This record gives sequence, C-alpha cells and structure tokens, in this order.
Amino acid sequence: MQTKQMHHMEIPVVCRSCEARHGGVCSALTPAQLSELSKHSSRRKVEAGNEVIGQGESITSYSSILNGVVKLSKVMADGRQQIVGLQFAPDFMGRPFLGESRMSAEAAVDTEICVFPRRAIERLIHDAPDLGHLLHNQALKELDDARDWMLTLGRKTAQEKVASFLWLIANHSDPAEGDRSCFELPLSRADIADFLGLTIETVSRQMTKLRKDGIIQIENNRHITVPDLERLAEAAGIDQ
Amino acid sequence: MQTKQMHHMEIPVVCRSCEARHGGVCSALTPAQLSELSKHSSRRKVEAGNEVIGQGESITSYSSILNGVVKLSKVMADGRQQIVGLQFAPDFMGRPFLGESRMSAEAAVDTEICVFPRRAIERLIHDAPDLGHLLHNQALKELDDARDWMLTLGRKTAQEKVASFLWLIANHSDPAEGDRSCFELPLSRADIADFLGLTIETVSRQMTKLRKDGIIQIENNRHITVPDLERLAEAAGIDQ
DNA sequence: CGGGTCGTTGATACGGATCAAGGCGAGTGG
DNA sequence: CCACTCGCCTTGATCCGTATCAACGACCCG
Repeated sequence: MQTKQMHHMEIPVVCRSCEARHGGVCSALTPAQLSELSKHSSRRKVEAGNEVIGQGESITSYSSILNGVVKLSKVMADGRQQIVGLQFAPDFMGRPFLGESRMSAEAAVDTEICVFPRRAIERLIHDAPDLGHLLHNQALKELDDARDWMLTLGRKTAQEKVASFLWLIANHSDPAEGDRSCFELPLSRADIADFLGLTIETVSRQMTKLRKDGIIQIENNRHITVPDLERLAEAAGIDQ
Repeated sequence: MQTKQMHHMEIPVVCRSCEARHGGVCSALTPAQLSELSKHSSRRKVEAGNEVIGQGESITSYSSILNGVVKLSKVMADGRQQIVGLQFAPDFMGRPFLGESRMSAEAAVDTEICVFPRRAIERLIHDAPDLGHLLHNQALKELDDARDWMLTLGRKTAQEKVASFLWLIANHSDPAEGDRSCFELPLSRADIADFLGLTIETVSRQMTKLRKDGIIQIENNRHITVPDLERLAEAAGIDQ
C-alpha cells in the first residue's frame, strides 16, 4: 500500500523527460501537485507563424514553452505592429489575474508548449507559494527586459538597435556547442523590424553594415556568427 | 489584558492617516504586521529633482509613494537617457530579489515616501501571502504599462507620442474636482522628451500643434485642459 | 519554367534632430 | 523700481537618419 502511495507521489511519466522540468513552472510543484496538474494539461505543437492567443481574446489557459520561441506583439488599429517581448523555454506564458489578453502570442519558429487550464494554475498559485514566487520573479525579469528594451527603442540608433537584437539572441540561444558566438535567428527580417521599431529595409541595411564592418558573419540569412562578442556589445551601445 | 492585547493589534498611529493605507503595500498586512513594520519604517520628503536611488546602487530599502510622482530612468554611458516608467501613489518602489538597482528613481515633483528596510519587506513577502500577491500584481501591471509604452516608443509618431503622454497623465492624475480633463503635468519638457524618446524641441512643437488644433489648452506650461478626451485618445492613436 | 516569399540594394522623401535665437517669468541685487 | 541673470520653453532654419518607393536577386515549390 505504501509503495502504491509512494507511486502516486512520483513524477508523472509524461513529465519525466520534459524539457521544462527544471527552471519551468513545474519545478515549483510537489510531485503530488505536478501529478494533479499533468492530468489536465496537454502538450501541443505550434508551427512557426501560428497564434497561441490573439490580442483581445479571453484567456482560458496558460502554458509553458518546452522548446522554440514565441513572440508577443501588439498591433494598432491601422496595422502598425510592435513586438514587445520574446519568450524562450522554459518561460511561462499568459497573464495571470486578467480576463483577456492585451497582445497576441505567436510562434516565431516551430514551438512546443504545455497547456494548462486556467483554473488549475490559479488554484495552484494560491496553494503553492513557490509557484507564486516563481511567477512573480519571472514577471520581474520580464519587466526588467521590457525596460531595457524601452531604452533601445527610444534612444538607440538603427545600428545600435540591430546590434542589440543580435546581442539579445546570442545571450538567449542555448550554447549548443558551448559557443555563444554562433546562432540561428528565430525571427525574419520583418519580425526583427517589428521588434526594433524599424522597417525591413533599414534592418537589412544595418545587418549588411555590421557584416562589412566585420562584426558579424551571415550565412543563409538566418545563421549568424559573431567573432568578437565584445565588439558586438560595443556596437549595441551596451556599457560594461 | 485583552484590551491591551487588542490595542497591540490596532493600526499604528503613524499609519492611521496615511495616504497609502488603501491600495498600497500596507493594505495587505495584518494590524500586527503593520505595527511591526511601522517600527522600522520612516516617512521621508523628497524634493523635485532629488534621487531616491541611483542606477547601479545597491538596494538597501524599499518604499511606497505617499504622494507625488517618481520617474524611473536609465542612462547610457554617453548620457542618452530614457524614462522607463512613472510611479504614483500608492505604488511600491523597488526591485525585490535583486541586489542592485538597474535604473535610477528620481522625484519628478515634491514627493513623500515611506521607507522600509529591505530585510523587513523580504521577510514579510514570505510571511504574508497577500503582500506577495499584491506585489506580483503590481509587477504585472507595470509590465503591461511598459509594453504599451514600447508600442508608443517604437511605432508612434511624435504627435501621437505627445498625445499618448497627455492621455497617460490625464488618467493618472487624481480627478481633483472629479474632472479628468484638467490637470498639472508632473514632468518638464525635458523629462517628457526623455519619456517619449524625442527632443525638447519636438515635444514643444507638438504641444503647440495640439493646442492650435484645439485638442488641448495650455496655461503656465504645466497646466493642461482637455476639452474632449475622446479627441485626445484619437490623436494618441489609441483604439477604443 | 513561372510564381511566390524573403531579403538586398538604390533613389528619393520626409519627420524629427540639431543648431541657433529669442521670449517669458522668477529671483537677485543695485 | 529697474537691470540683470538664469532656467525653462518656444520658434525658426537647416541637416541627417530612417522611411518610403521601386527594382532586383536568391531560393523554394509547383
């Protein structure tokens, strides 16, 4: 009996090999809570370009990113668009304590997420202080990032903006071969423009300029190599 | 004895007439917690232009705003500056769970704050779930605001930016005579420029244009009247 | 081969920055 | 009381960085 009981308290099978077990929402739960949550949650693939939730839609579920990249964006009535954040694994997605989404979330590349029903998460926030604390901390980090980006949007030149973007991606792409200096861009030129408050053409020109200045190398439009991260930071106007 | 005990559980004298009792941090505490916290906290006046904390300084205390306005700003190595947020009463100020401040906080107008030692707050966050929840919620609201502002910084014209700023102030100044349409600007033209990612001259020109278009009236540079808030929202590119 | 998407490059336009001058109110000292 | 200065704001002239418009190249897929 006791072994049976113990069994109930172990990590659910579906969660054992989950990429988000460490650092993600689920790392803040007890085995029992995780087991309960896993019963109501489901894994979902989202292809690049597909929406997870749209601006103004009501929030019926939350999720966490298992792998991939999701872009958060706002659009104005006349179509002008601004990407206001990028989310990577194992980020939690969704706005707790709010009825409807104030922005859209769209997969930037093929992405997998784990979807939780709204009720389950909101109950857990109250029952599991660690979860509340983890989400609070993530919100604070996102706030820091958003404010850093405000400086980029408001005061940096096009050149510095593009370099800042590359710097951000360099620091968020998991160092596959332990190498920060070589990575794949998760965004198209159009997305980068929407993230930086620029046009496609300006982004393209600045990328070319960074390449000609020897600060980056470009292969296949998406694959970037940075010989000297220090020089990139300098070009981004980042003070160290 | 029991009355004595009860007495200990009442609202501390210094807090009774406090402007931040409702809605602020202290509203999430029990009388006992409030009593304990009040022993270590102190009221402080900060004159317009004075710093509460500087970028890069270590965080030794938190505070809440009793009245006034505080601007949060970031500066680059070469002096370029961006205001990344405004805080009003009864907002909580400070970045929990972080050793040093990533921006400076400076009183925009004469301001009064209540200062709490760092330790006391961090202990309370763990002991009082309501406080954690309140701070989490404020962080989420600030994140929403920051992201709204990213759209303003990245995609709006100078005209729309200035109108957006006036709209923000109109919606945050307490309706003294129950009138949203008449208010005092808490920021100088230079501050407004730093908030909008513009220059002083451009801010001034756009203010003049809004005045000539009849969307606002200006008295003494700081006092603004908005005959029709709807028209202001339109000029700000805000979709309703 | 044709059509589509995505990115680059060039020519030109324009919005906001920059540079420069001056106005206005408050405080100061004669 | 006036002259003076100082901070803050406005206005004008000009410049420059990025947007806009347009053409074209690279690649993919049918």
